[in-house]
Amino acid sequence: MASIKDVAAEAGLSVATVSRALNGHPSVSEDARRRVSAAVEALGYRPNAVARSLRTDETRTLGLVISDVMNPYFTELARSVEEEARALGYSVIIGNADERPDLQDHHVTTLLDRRIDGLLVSPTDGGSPGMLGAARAGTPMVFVDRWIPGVDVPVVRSDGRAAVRDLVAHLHGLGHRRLAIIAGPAATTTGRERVDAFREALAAYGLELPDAYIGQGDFQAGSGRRVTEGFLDLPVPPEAVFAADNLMALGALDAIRARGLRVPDDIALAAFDDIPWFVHTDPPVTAIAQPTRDLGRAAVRALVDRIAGRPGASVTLPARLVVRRSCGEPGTGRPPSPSPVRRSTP
Amino acid sequence: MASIKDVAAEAGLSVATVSRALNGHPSVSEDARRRVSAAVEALGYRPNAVARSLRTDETRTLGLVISDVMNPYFTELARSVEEEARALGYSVIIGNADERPDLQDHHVTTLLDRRIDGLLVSPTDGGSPGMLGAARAGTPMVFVDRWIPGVDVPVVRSDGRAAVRDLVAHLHGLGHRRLAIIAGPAATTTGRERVDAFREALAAYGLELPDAYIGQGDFQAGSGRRVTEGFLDLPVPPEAVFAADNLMALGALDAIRARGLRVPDDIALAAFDDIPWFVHTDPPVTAIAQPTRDLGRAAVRALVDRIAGRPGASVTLPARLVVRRSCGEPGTGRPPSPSPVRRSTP
DNA sequence: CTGAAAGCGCTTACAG
DNA sequence: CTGAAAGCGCTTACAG
Repeated sequence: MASIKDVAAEAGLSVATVSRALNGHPSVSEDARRRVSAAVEALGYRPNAVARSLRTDETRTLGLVISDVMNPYFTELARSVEEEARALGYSVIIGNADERPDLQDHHVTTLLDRRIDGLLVSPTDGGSPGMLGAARAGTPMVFVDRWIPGVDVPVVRSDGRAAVRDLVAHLHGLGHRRLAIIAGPAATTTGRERVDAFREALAAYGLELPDAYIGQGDFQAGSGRRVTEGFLDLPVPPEAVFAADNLMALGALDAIRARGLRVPDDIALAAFDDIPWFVHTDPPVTAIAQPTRDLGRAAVRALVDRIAGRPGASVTLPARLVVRRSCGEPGTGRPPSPSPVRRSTP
Repeated sequence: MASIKDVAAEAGLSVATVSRALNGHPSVSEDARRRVSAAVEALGYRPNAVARSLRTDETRTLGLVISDVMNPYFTELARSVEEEARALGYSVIIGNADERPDLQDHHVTTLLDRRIDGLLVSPTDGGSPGMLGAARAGTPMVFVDRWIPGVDVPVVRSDGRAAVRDLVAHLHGLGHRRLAIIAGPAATTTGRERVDAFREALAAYGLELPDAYIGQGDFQAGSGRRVTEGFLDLPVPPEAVFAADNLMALGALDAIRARGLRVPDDIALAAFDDIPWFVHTDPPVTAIAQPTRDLGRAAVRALVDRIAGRPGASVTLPARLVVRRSCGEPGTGRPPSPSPVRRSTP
């Protein structure tokens, strides 16, 4: 591949002048500029970003470590991050932690070794060594969606508290009293917050959230299935299940369907995170929608601020409830089917 | 950040010896090795991958340019690619072309500038200048899913021909005769092949595929919606619609629902690409499933072969039909008429 | 406006 | 087994 030296030779100029011409430096004659362009064209020259990075100590690359690419919420986040980054002249490298701290650390380390300019992360847990190390090492960093308490890094996330209250009001209005939650990992902020918000909202109606109605999931479909099976096996199963993310809702749907039960007749279902498919599931799923695009944008802006030495603002955006049919037909004041009794399993 | 020079100073050794120790070179004394480890530990040293790449002329990074990250098929492909690459000691940088040739070129160029070792691409069109340039420039490259005829690069893809035949047999068996397709862009191989396969399969039953029943989509949801509306506006609308990917099927579902029509009673629907949500849509969608994970793995292996100077094999894996309920109830021999019995099991 | 030179952090023949 | 030195492809003070 042609190097800047080849271009210099072809143009009959020094490497320094070619470099200046290439970078739009003002003090380059029109003539030199033209000769450089011609040489570049003739040789099909493309600057070597690796060499440039070594010299300038910046890669114009952002790292994004998310917990699960297969989760449409994170996919959309990643897309929005890439768009905003591109607009600002950055590339982004995505690392998929798959909800595993060890994999997360692997990606953080790899990214740091590649000298990315800044790191965007949605931590899988309360702080793996690699993560904490990165934060301490002073790499510009911002948390998106999830964060680690006590680590001094801007956080860009959405607050679902009000939406969860709306959801509980909705469920209560439909006559549901025994409400359960499929929680995310307690090691994550979102895992804890959604349970807390749910519990608080229930308390406002004098309702309890018994331990048996808190199922421990891991934000992935399989756990949603297992937890839901557990709920259905209870002597007194819940009337409504709130899945703390869309994948666990998918798992819940699997479990419910496998038992030959129907939503919302036999059991109501709601999910955190809204996705296009929820409009078309049987039945359409009531969900809490995050302003995902805005989150991605804000996160990149905060990170770029930090990279530039500016403070980098934390941002919290509200989530909102999207009512569909999976909790019962609105307006009836009661769950659709008169007797939400557990059916015998086929 | 500590550099190798700092480590050398700390260990009381030359930079050369430190480098050798770090890279597991055999001719390093046990003593030197220990001192290097201690110094690395003390300084929290991590090798600078940028510098190493400049020197060794390899980045241990693969580029993956896909047409749409938001498409679950490509997300799964990306995930599988990253897993296999990681197992082989490579990182991967994903570029999202969003079905836009210009964006695709942007990513190809950026990736090449970063001197990735090899490029995996699912071309958005028949060959944008950047793509063709990359292929000519001799960067190790392999096509996944889609390819460009005439470009001498290994192709890893799945063949849906047999599955499409099975689908048509299924539709025909259910009594459907007026079959339509929402096609992908004619500029893509998959866009063309799926139409061709569909037409051929119809021909085997003496059925035609009139132009009015070929809707031009772009593999994204919006186009599925528009095309389906067009179909429904026809004086004689089709009895069954085959969407050439899952996103266009989503759009079709949107359009059908917006008209207050029902699947499969009013119109049957099938899709290319199977995704977990298809089990839970209303009704569950009959789809053609690709061996996505295997495709990703095979693509990485072929690419790594090329990087190593080996030939790099093209691979074609069969897709298979997964029958669900969106084309009608099997066994009735007719599209499920007036009162389709609601099943509780998939 | 231009060029010679230093240097970014590594690796690797070459000598010893 | 170890070290001095060259060099990967750039950018950028420093001189002119």
